[in-house]
Amino acid sequence: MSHDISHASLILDTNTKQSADAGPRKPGRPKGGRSDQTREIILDAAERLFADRGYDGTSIRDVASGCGLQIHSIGYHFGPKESLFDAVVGRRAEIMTRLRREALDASRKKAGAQTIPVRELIRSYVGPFIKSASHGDPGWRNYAALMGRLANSPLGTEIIAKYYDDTARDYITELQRSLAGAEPEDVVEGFSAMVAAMLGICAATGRPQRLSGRAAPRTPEDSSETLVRFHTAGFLALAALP
Amino acid sequence: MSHDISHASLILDTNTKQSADAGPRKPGRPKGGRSDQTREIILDAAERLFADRGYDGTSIRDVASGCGLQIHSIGYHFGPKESLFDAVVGRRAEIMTRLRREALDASRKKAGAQTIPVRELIRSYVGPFIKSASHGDPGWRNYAALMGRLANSPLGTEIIAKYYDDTARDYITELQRSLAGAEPEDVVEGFSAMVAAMLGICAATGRPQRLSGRAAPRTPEDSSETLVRFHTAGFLALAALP
DNA sequence: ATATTAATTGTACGTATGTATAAAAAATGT
DNA sequence: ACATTTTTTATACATACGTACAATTAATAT
Repeated sequence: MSHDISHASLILDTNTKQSADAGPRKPGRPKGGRSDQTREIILDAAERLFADRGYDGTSIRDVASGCGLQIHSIGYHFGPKESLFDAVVGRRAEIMTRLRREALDASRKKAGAQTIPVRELIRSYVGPFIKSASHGDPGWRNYAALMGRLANSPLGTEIIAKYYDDTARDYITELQRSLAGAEPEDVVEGFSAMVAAMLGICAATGRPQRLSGRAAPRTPEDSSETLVRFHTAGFLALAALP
Repeated sequence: MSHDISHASLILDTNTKQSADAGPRKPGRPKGGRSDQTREIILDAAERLFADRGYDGTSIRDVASGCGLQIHSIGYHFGPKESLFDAVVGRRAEIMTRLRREALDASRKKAGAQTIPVRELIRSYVGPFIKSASHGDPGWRNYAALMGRLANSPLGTEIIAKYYDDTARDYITELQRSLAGAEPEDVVEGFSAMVAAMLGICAATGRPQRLSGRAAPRTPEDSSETLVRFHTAGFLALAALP
């Protein structure tokens, strides 16, 4: 129940969050405009718990005790549970979307009148996600696991549509352009397969490790190039005549 | 809450399950050794609900009212909630595993001293699942959706390991044999990607339809050949020298 | 100084949950 | 015919849930 809140105590001082060395927090308005930081800490705890236990498996009480706050503080900052969930997903979704759009724009500029190489499209979609999920920050790791968990659930599909479908459609359009010989619907199929694989890797369930009998797990980063190679070939096969 | 129980009333008569035309059921031992059929009906309802709402989102009361039984009947037949869940997953897992092992054995026999074609291995692993998920029976459809939902969750990983890892390892071994040039770990990666895509298709979230702007959803069966082509090329690319 | 606002604690409420116990009734065995 | 077993209904319990309300304290504004 009470996981590490060390990063919280590193950022905030006595009267804002429960730190290891200070006593229990007292009520009252904390120094400075700390509301934003408190919100971030709540989101971090919720993100971790939603990833570990799922939406229905996580209670608001879990979130509160997970970041050393009282129950009502969560509702005070985020309203009902679904809004908190939306905020968790949306926070990093906007960052991820920005990274992808920047990469896509750069590729478009570089390609000019030509089509963008398929491998480059795959890399620029999958790369930012896998890099974020494997580069230190436990927040991003939890987020990636959460997205994997959400992928095939109704609630997840709904919120993924809200935050990710627009950019996905842009990538699909570009893939269809680069794969002129392929059926457009097959390209969508391939894109879905690619996303599913990406999420499966970042969910870090340990299954690949178990299936291969390896001692240590492969990091998502190690898997990245294999994934790109695998899916590039898959897409190109869709364009080739059957 | 109260979904269709039509298939239940078709199979059983008055005093066994609540049918549309009969009054509320009375306590007492029903005619014939109906326990097995009651168990099946409970599993069907639980399967549908677990698929729709997830493990934590489904209560035992939901399952009971979903098949017209009292709460305690569920516990009577299956014990605690986790055991019910295990029974739901295990029931069709054993069927699926048998289908795959038969297909693999046939391929081995046919190949003799040769290696089995990659395409054939993919078809024989993915085919039975996709066929079951798209061939009429709503039970199998719910099951497939449930497996997709489970894929990246801790509880799901655990139970999938229990019922599916052994056969998965056999397929991976065979794939590694057929892809002599590939890194064994890359083959595991490709296998994981393939399974993720298979589950994503059968979860039927509607996302591919939304991303392509199609009016009607593609059935899993339609997607099957595309999936096989896509992943066959992916695997072969892992064997080719970089 | 004083009033106002922001952010928190503490408590409470109605409902839902998993599980257990008791009772009842129909089928089966002798 | 009667006792036993099986399967169900009915009820109960302790706990956990999401949300709401009231009280409290600190920072800010006037």
